[in-house]
Amino acid sequence: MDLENLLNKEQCEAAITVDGPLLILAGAGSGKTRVLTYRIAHMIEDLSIYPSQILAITFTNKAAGEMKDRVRALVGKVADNMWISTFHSSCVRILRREIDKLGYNKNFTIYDSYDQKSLIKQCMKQLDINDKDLTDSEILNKISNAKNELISPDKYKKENESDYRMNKIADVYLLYQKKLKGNNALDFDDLIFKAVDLLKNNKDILEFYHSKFKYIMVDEYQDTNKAQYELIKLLVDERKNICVVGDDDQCIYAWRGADVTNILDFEKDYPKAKVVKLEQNYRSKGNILMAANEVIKNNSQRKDKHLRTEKDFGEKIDLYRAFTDRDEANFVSNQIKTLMAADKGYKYKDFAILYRMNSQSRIFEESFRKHLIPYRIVGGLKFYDRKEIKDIMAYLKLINNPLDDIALKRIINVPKRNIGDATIQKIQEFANGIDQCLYSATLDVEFIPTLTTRNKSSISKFVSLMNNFMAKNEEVSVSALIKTIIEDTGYLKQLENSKEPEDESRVENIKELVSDAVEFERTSEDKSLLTFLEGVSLGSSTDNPDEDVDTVGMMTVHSAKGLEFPVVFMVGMENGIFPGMSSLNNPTEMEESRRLCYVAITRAEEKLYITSAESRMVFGRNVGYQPSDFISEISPDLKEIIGGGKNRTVQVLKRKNGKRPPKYNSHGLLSKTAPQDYVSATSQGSNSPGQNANIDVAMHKQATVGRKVRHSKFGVGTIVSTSDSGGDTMVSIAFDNMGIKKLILDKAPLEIL
DNA sequence: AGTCCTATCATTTTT
DNA sequence: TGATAGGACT
Repeated sequence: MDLENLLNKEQCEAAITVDGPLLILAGAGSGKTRVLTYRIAHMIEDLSIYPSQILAITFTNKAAGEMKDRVRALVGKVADNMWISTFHSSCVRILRREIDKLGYNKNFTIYDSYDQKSLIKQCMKQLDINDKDLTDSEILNKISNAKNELISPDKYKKENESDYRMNKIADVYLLYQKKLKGNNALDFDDLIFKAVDLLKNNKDILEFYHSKFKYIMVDEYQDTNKAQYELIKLLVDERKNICVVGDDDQCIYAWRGADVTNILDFEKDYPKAKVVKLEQNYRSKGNILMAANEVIKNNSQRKDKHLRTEKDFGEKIDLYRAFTDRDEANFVSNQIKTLMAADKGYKYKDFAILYRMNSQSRIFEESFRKHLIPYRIVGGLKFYDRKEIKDIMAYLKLINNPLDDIALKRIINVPKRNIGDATIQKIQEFANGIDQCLYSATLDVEFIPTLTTRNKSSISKFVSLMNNFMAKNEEVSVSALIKTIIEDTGYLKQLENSKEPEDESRVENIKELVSDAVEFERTSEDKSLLTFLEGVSLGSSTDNPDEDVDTVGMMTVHSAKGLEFPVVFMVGMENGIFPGMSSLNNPTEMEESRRLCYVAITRAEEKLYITSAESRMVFGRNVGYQPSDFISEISPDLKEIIGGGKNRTVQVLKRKNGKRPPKYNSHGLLSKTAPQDYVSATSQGSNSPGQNANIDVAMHKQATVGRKVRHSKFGVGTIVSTSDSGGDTMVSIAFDNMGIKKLILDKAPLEIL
């Protein structure tokens, strides 16, 4: 294999380094998947390493699938003997073989976040926790964090004994874990946690995997959490043939437990590690790449890197400051229409709208529909998260694993069977008494004394239905089983008879589910219900809309990671949105936000737009945010203000505390005589004619939530709310150093920044 | 048991 | 603004 000609120098270096620990620092667009696939092909073809000895781990199914396809294209079918899979699938694969050693049954169910939430709620109810300041989602988060840190319930309890609140959370964690086991279920975090547990405490199993996997590769290593880190560390044996690939600048999941220090400290963990930096970018034009470099430079915690490109500078980055969010959306629509008409060969799928929050898509959807621009939303609510799909899936889960109380509770009264909460409660109590799952209890329904005859007959009907399904599962395919369920339960009929307009699409979705199952049966080797459920839970069933359709892509920056587009619009670039409110006073979050911004910029190949709006609707309130600080980190000669209304002039930033953004010339080098930077452009800008006419009016107009202000005594702060009190406008301001103060707008010595 | 109404509260989400 | 969860009512 002629790697020297197929890869650049650094890439080649990375691909041929097969023995010993290797860290590949792969900047955005530096062709890391190419390196990884050639590295594998080289191992198999040139070094005669058995594919079955190679383990390659990714985070997403998409990445795994892509890598598998590309390796297969190079080496052929032998690639199928390799493990190329996600962390979660790999762990499931290990656990399905051995989990009985941990006291679970091998057909365990995998709980998604909805299932987790219901289970948490159950636990809270049982423990009588209804404090207002202890929400289910907070507890769920804390438990998830604990698992990601490999902290067991017992350990968590011990560590938090002194803290009243935390102690309660620990109690929930204990009970939650007990219930999971009772339901023979694992949540996502458990998949990793339990695999680590298994390998750590069973020498023979660990040795088996040591002798199996001689070469291990991990993609997106910067996003690994403690548990994943530990898993890899366990799997790596004394040969230390571990290759990790990642980019610390693209770590955008720290809030979910990803720990950048895993990649930053790789050389400490594996002292003889070789480090290869891939800094040649093959994706973006020069201006875009320099802008990305300039932004990310402001982060302190990172490995020094500097992406370079051989492409020309390309066009400048266009900045647009809209009046309103609607205006912003229309600007984007018009820009797309103009570019499409310009005969540059653009297709709709060459454009992407990148935003911070899913809720921002709405206004673009409206505008696009009005302008007849076809679009697709990437991410957002997923097919398998739809209510009707989850209902049917719950039937399947219960059939596969009758211990799953969460599944049973979901569908025992769906469609309506006159089994209400009170009845379920009675069954639950009975089940608790005999230490059995709910389904067992329903089998003994005659012996539950608290139930009425009416109740009993409803439950009996449900039980015979379920028993029938379970028997059927032994004989027929998954798709046939689903058909039986929707027929026999009357689920389909109920939807078809419904007058609700959304039920029509629900019928469609259920049909889609059936064809998904048919597709599964056609393509999967193992056609069991268990495998089907696993595929759905782990999201390997191709849920995401085909990227090939010619539509404009709309997505959050997070879901854009790994993708690239000729033209990118970064929208809603305002302080308060991107970076978000909570990032503004938190340096760590600010850095993550900046990495996110870096990811967004580096998605663009040829043209980048950055837009913001003077005022927009956020949670039903009108707010006015300043343009994002990240925009000002890009030096002026890389960007250009376009359009933006007649009265708007550019206001030069006069910040007293806080450092000015560094300036670079067009070659990315520090410039000694940098021109003045644009930071905010506002229609009430101080350069507008007649601005002195009425300062009070200007003040009131500008004193909106999110504005930065300076108080003569309290210093700089941000307006967090406004209200009326006896004719005076009251503003609550969160001062950087003084906390939140409530002030009368007209009386307080305030200056809008 | 089921429906309808109001109070609450908001990032990001690879699995 | 909008989804959604819990309470009051039928």
